[in-house]
Amino acid sequence: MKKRLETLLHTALSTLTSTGALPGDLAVSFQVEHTRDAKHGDFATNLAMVAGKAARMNPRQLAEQVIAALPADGAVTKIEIAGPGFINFFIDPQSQFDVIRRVHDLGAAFGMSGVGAGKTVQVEFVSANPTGPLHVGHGRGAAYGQVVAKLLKAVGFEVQREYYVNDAGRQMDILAASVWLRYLEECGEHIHFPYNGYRGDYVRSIAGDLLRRYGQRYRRPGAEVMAGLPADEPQGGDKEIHIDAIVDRAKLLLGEIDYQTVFQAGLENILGDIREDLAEFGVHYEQWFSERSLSDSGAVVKALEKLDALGWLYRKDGATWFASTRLGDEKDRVVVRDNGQMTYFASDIAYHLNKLERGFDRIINIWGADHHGYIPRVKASIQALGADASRLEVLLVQFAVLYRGEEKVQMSTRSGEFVTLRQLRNEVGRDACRFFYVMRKSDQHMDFDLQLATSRSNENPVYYVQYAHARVCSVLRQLDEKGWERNVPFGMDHLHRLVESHEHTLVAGLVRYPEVIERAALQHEPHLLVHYLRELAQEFHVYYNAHQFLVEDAPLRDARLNLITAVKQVLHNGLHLLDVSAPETM
RNA sequence: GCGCUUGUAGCUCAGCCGGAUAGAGCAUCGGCCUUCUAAGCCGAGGGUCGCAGGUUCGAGCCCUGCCAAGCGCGCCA
Repeated sequence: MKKRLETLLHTALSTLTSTGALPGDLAVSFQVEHTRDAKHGDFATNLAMVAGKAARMNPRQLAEQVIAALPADGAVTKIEIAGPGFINFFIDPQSQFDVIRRVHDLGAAFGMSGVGAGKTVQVEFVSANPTGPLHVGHGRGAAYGQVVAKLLKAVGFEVQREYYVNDAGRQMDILAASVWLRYLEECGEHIHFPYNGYRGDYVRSIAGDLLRRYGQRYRRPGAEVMAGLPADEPQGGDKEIHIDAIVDRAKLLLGEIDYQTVFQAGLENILGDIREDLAEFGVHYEQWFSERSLSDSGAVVKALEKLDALGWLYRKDGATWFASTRLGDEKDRVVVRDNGQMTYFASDIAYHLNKLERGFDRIINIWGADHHGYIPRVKASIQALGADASRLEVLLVQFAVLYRGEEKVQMSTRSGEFVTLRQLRNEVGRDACRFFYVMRKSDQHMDFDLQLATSRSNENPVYYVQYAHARVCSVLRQLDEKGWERNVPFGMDHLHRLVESHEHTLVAGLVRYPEVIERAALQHEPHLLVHYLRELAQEFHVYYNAHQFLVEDAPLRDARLNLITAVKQVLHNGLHLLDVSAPETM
């Protein structure tokens, strides 16, 4: 209907320009929107006010001319000029009822569209370092990324979800060393566990597995391990220097092969846990992309060579730099350190080059908001490689500040004091978790109150929507118990019996659903869907309290049942996009 | 110090890329279950949209300054 009105208005505009009433070069972008207040009709447009300025005409006068030039449409019952020059359209409610048939016909497909058809998009999200279990911060990115991917799919994009596994680099070495030290402790060696090591219980558990599987094969004398190491932080030293020395010592004493075994044990164990955790959370990927595969295949070197050939690299202070300032970055960035090691950024350049070469029309990275300073250099690298940087879109997810009631929960991966995603899921349940995470705009700070999220009371908004769905199901069960037959086509023939304002409101709500999906998808804003579902559920609850559905009058009864089953279907479709269940009973 | 983001009801947040009287949930107060599930509904109170200017028919939204908060400013990842 919205699009129909837009077309009508465009026709009116071109009529007016062809008759010379309006200047021909008039370029206006007007909007047709749903009104907030029923007094203003069903739809309103700001056309006359927008065009009035350009045409140097009084908006209300222009509005009159537009209305006069407007082609007739049976569904429009009344047109009014209001306020400073709004044109308000009143729509015949009966003409909207077709949506009930469409919902029944399309079922789960209602709300999908083809705006993204033929385009491919990759969504990379979570991509947490496999150095420990996912915590509640990762959960928000996981829920957000999953829903963004599903929304894009719903509007026709071909979507590929990807997790970038940082299975190389210093942090992974520190994990390997931490596992080994815990293993040595299990063996009975006396060692000093580094301040900067990974202290979580999961590290001990991996060490225990290692011991059970391989016995004492990797045992080395504790004294030998600790001999001559630079002091750790609590002893007045530097924790970073200390931990690096431990890593070197581990590599030395274990040798390449054994070190790799310990390293792999840590990586596989944690990555396996992450995969399982995400799967249980309803988050799935088409691809797990290994960072190490990039360096192993020489892709990183190749990417740097390409940049060099294009004149973007230079050498200074023994390091190799990328001249990103020439493309808007704050400062140039090192890609190869003076010790010959590639930086993380070098891998990232190769990774994004790889993504571009895979041919996606659009690439979406979902990052924690603390990485926002990283965007200019990645975009610069894409541009430097001759690609269009606008193909990459970086969506930021603000880390949730965790509270337990009034008290702020401090988190640190290394200290092991963090609330894991798994703990949260177990406490709150998957539905509430997923709903809660995407309820708020993702790039906004969010206070995540664990007490609230874990409450099974009506404070938890997910129940409100689910309850509306369950209520429809319950009505259908009551129908059976009364031994009444339901005739869907018969009900469709009597939709004109739906004359209550509650019914018209609900129908208008159904009409909006596809628009909401499209907007939520294209703007990557799942919270719009959440808000919509709450509104639709509310309109249903209001209707439920105001009118009886299971009435003696069969035509009216079947018409109402068709309406509420359409509502049920839309609630189901929306919840499904959020990966929240739509229960039949509660 | 510089950059990015944010500031809306007691709390948590929306506000459809400049529109009509700024909304919702929770919390508070008062009503509604012999009738399809009360995890629901109806009603009430609650606001200087951080502050001050500016742009125009019109600003919570755009511009400038100030105040406050978060994040980022490594040859870390």
